[in-house]
Amino acid sequence: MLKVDHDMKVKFLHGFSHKTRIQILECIKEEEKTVSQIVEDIQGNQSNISQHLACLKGCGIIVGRQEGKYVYYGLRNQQVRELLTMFDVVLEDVESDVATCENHIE
Amino acid sequence: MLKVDHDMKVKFLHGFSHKTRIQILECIKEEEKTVSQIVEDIQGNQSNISQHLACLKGCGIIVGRQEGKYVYYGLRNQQVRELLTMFDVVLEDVESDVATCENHIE
DNA sequence: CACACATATTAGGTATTGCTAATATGATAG
DNA sequence: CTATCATATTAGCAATACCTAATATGTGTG
Repeated sequence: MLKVDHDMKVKFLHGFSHKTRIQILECIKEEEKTVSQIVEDIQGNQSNISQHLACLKGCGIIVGRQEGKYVYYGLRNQQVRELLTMFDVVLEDVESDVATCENHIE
Repeated sequence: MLKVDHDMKVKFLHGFSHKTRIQILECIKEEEKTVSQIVEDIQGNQSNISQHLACLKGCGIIVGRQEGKYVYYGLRNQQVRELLTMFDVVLEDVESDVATCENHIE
């Protein structure tokens, strides 16, 4: 069994738990993009996207790299890319069932 | 590219985004358990755990099965188990960096 | 059927998260 | 060094998620 800090795990996974963040990840899955490209691609507002990017970065999911006046964001590494792919694979299977159920925790 | 419903994906991933839910998943990763076993294992309160179980079930991550007066919860399938394992693998790598960063979205 | 035990649900308050709008920082070009 | 463009940060409000305590449902047993 691997030793992974529990709080860190929670923090990491928290990164995947919001619609906008998933959109961002899908959007930069194949190639890094600048903030403004992302904003345009997913039709978001700059401040909001910037906050979510900070969140994703803080969670260790993406990395940013400044180039001139642009900042390029991309997935942290190949493993994260594989994880995103795996989400889709697992979901293929789960899909039919989840559709029918409405409850979040409340 | 796989076709996965976006909202469903968000919903599914939401399941992994809370400390207690991660604990539950770790707790039932290898073998299914009853609610009361889970409550005891992670030192939670019955109502709260029950709500998180409903959430995980609604997200398609776990399944429940009634047996007599007990309900056994276990991971939905082997793929979900692999996903959990993969979290740990990816985290091994990310770990050093995330530790230093504090920001959630706020 | 009444009781005990396991689990689920509800209600309501509290805390967290996320949004928008405004402003600040930081980089390049002229 | 000023103006402009890209991005980040902040503040305050709105929405959502979460927790606890109470109650309900459901299942087996005497």
